[in-house]
Amino acid sequence: MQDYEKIFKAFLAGKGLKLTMPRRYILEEVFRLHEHFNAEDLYAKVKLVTRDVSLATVYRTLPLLMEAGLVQHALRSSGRDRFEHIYGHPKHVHWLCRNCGAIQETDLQALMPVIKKQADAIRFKTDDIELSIRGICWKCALLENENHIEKE
Amino acid sequence: MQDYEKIFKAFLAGKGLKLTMPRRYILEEVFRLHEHFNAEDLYAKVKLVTRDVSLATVYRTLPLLMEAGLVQHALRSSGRDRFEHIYGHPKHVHWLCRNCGAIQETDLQALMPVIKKQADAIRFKTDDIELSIRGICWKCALLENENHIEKE
DNA sequence: GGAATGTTGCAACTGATTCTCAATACAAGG
DNA sequence: CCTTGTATTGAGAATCAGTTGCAACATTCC
Repeated sequence: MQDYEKIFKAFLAGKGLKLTMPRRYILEEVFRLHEHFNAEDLYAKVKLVTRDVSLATVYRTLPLLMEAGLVQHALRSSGRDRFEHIYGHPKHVHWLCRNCGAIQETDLQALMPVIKKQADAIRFKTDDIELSIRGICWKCALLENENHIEKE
Repeated sequence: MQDYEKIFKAFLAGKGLKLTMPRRYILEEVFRLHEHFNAEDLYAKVKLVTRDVSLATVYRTLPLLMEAGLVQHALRSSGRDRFEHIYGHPKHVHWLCRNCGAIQETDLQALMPVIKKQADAIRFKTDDIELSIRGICWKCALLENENHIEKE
């Protein structure tokens, strides 16, 4: 059994809940996906493997996975909540280009000491960190510049 | 005229749009509010001052204010987009307690050097930074502990 | 004045997420 | 292998934040 299964199972057990087949299918798929996904993406993927999972169950399982620390919110996009698995991954910063929509990631570790310090200062018990930065990626910046020059 | 009015007016003019009365009421209220707010909050506040603004107009004006750099997204809460005005304010970190919902803020400045360095590394032109941290505030942590002790 | 263009309130709509509910599964204790 | 209590599920209905179409206005520029 994968580590993340053990963790999820233990987490559920702690709340008197069980690791059922639908939950297991969802969990597996979450860790097979290596990009951000929304509930519908995840549902579609799971559907390829089995019919024994409904969209409602996906929506019900996602919060459990987050509470278990296996999944975190990623940047919301086009009106949909997005997620990503985090177990075994260092947390990261998301850079969202508001022109082309591309998302890049960088490491959050470098920021952790300062964040830790602030958390201590206000005595906050951190679960989940989400650092999202919106702006323009270099490709789009380049294009914008070209167009600008053309116009003049 | 306030600085932010000038900015908004200039921004609108640049797009062939005008600073109309409804937009002006909304703008004023945004800068009178010193907490996070969602569209409905803002609408309710504006309603206290005038009847000449509809909720639809609030929803239509908010994206303009963001594009003008006067307002930014804050942490989404209970299914609603939240905002805050930012003109003249240093950006900050949001600490959201997932038990009591309280939001605290700390200064983002301390983190800027590292963020700036990463931005340079991927040649990203930053507009908007949103650092949201979910967890448990010290008050709730205290309560949780007490309950735990009682149970045992 | 009158055309052209931007703006607004209202109400209808959209679409993601949540909820309801009746049917199932499953464990524990006979 | 019944019985009972509790957790779980799929399907579809309900909800509700946010968006949009539209007819009526407002402004500006001939």
